[in-house]
Order: sequence, then structure tokens, then C-alpha cells
Amino acid sequence: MTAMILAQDLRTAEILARARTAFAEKGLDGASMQDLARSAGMSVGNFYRYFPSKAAMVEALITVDMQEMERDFAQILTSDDPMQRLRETIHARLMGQGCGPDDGRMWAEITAAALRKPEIAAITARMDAGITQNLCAVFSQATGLSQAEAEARFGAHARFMVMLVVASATEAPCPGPRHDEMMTLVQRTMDRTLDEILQMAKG
Amino acid sequence: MTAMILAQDLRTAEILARARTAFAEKGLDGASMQDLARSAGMSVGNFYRYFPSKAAMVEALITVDMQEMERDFAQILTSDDPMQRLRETIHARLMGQGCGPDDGRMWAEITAAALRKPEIAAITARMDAGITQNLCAVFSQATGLSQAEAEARFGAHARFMVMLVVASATEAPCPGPRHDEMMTLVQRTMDRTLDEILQMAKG
DNA sequence: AATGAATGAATGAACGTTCATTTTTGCTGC
DNA sequence: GCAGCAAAAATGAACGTTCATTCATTCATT
Repeated sequence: MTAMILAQDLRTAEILARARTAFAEKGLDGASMQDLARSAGMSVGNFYRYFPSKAAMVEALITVDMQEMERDFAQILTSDDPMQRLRETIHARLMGQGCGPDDGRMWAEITAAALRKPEIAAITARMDAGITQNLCAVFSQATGLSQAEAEARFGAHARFMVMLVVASATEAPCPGPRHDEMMTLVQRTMDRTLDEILQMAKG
Repeated sequence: MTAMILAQDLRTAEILARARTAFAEKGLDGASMQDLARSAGMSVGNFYRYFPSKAAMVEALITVDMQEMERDFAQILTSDDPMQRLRETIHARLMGQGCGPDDGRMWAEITAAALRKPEIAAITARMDAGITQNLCAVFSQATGLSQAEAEARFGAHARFMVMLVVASATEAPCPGPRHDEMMTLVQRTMDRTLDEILQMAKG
């Protein structure tokens, strides 16, 4: 019984992964339910047994990303040196590891949709708040400041870092080594921001 | 006769401006030709006398932005202190001046579309190349290096700065003073990047 | 009368969603 | 093993809209 429920979840996750690709290829509005169903390898009718509407799919996709993010931060916060672990995680992200090739396209779509659909803006706002909270938890642990104080003083830094990660992921690929050079600049900006947080706490 | 042609151009520009708002509100795929025509205050049929297709509209909108950018750089490059003028122009942009409220939404749409439609990617690539070239022209003038040398050494810096401007414009507005604080961080990163360029040229 | 500007109904395709229907599955008594 | 059967899974045609685009027609100006 429980095994069946687990299998259901796996199936749903599989469907979401395929839908992500379809959305990345055709856009949130551009991908039709027939496209999504075909991507998942099933008929339209059956598709609606898993997700009641197209909007629900998008919500579920963002939720999955939010859960992944929470998992990443759980690992960071329970590690020996959270600040260092954070640096490494960000570095991996910027180098394109830890997120599929569709994630950049998908987040470009979500960024655009969030600017015109309040329902999606609400979801991304929750996600942003979650990331900021987690980042500030790391800062809090590294500086000895309380969570509230860390959020007050470094909230803007957190948002800035999130913006950089998203912007890097949604960058159009450009030929030549220029893209790698630019990622180095992003990485350096990240490191400087983190350094500044540590220094602000000392001073 | 030429007056009529000029009036035509003005009309076309007016239509484009209205279409920009419609696209910003409903998305590139979400806005229908009926929506765009109604925004422009005319019938669908007449609308097609100005733009042969929806795709042509999008192309024209990006082209307008590219021309505006070229105008901005023309002013910068012919000013007394281009580097300082560049700093000021960027600062104004980050503070939301010099670009309408629809521009952020519109560019979020274009960023997403460029990642999945090669035709749009081609246009944005040309625009990116143009901005990079212009930025490096400023750097070239400020450092005494040749244009080619400036592009080779600071091309990545230029792309990085473009990324920051676009990312700032497409950021979701967030309540409280945190947004302004973050813009300050962006501004500081910009200034540091420009400082570094000057220093790299000296060293 | 003649020309360009403007209209909006018409077209066929594609959209999200529904649902009557069929197929597959898991389980019963034998 | 297997026939029988109810529940679950899966199908795809159908529905009402809306889409981008076209075009026969009307309006305005000269």
C-alpha cells in the first residue's frame, strides 16, 4: 500500500521532470497540455489525474525547486563550517553543477511570469524569503549574531547573492572563453560579499 | 510628403510604445494580436498594415531598445569624461530612471524567449555585442588601450556589468527598504568593476 | 473618381479542459 | 492454475474558446 503511494510520488516526480524540459523548450505559455502530456509519455486525459491544471503544474515545479533548496541549506547548516560550505555550494551552482540545463530556461520563464502574474509572484516571494532566511541563518551562525539581527543587517546582501545566482543561470550562453571569465567575476563578487559580512560583524 | 513619412514613423513609435505595455502585462506569448491592436487603439486588420506579424513586433521592440542604447553611448563617448559619465548613466539606470516601468517586465520576457527561440537569441546577441563594444570603447578611451585590446581584456567585465543592469531591472519589487539597500550593493559592485579596469590598465 | 486608411467578420488551427469509454491491474473463490 | 469482477489507470474524441492571420468592405481625403 505504502509502496504504491511511494511509486505514485516517484511517477509524479518523473512527470514533473519531463514537464520541466517541455516548459523550458516552449515557455510557460507556449507549452500546451498536449505537449506536456506527450513529454510525460501519456494521454492528455490521464495527465489530468496527476495535476488538476496547468497552473498547478507550474506551482508544483517551483515547489520542487524550493524543496531542493531547503535540502541544500540543511546540508550547509549542519556541516562543520557552514560559511565555507556555502561558498562551495555557490561555486558549484555558478559552474552549472547542481542544476540541470533546463533550470536556467525555466527560471527565466518564472522570473518573467512573476512580474505579471500575482499568483506566481506570491510563490517566488515565498521562495525568496526562504532563501534569504536560510542565508541569514548561515550568516548568523558565522557571526554570532541573532537570526533577526543577521536578517536586518545582511538581508540585502542575501538578496543580492540570490540575484547573482539567478542572473548567472539565466544568462544566454556566449561563445568563447568570455562566459567563464565572467563567471569568475561573479564568483569573486560573491566571495567579497561574504567577506564583507564577516567584517561588518567584527567592526 | 516627408512630413507624412515622419508622421508615419511617429505613429509606428507610438504603436510600439503601447505594444510594449501590452506585452509587459500579458507576456510575449500571452498578449494576443487583438490585445496589441486594442492597446494601439485600432482594429486588428489595420494593425497588420504596420507590422506584418507578431514576431516582427518583437523584433522591432528590441531594435528600438538597441537604438536607445546606441544614443546613450553616443552621448557618453562624446562627453568630457566618458568614464564618469558612464558611471552616472548606470547609476540613473539602476535607480529606475531612463527606463519605463514596462522595460523590466519586457526584458524578463525577452531574456526567457532568447533562451528558447534562436531568432530572438540572434537579436539579443547582436545587442549584447553592441553594448560590449560600446562599453569597451569607453574603457579604451579611459585607459589609452586600443579598442581590440580593451575588448580582449575587459570584455568579460563589460558582460558582467550588462548582466547586473538587466538583473536589477528584472528583479521583483520587494517591500521595505531592502530593495534600495540591494541596489546600493549593485552600484558598489559596478563602481568596483570600473575601478578594477582602470587599475588593470595601469598595472 | 481614385487612393490610402481603417474596419471587423471569417477562417482554420490550437488551446485547456472534460468525460464517456476502454484497458490494465489486483484480488476473490475455486 | 484460472474465470470473474470491481477498482484504478489510461485513452482520445469532443467542447467551447481563443489564437494569428486574411480579406471583402467601408470611410476619408484629395
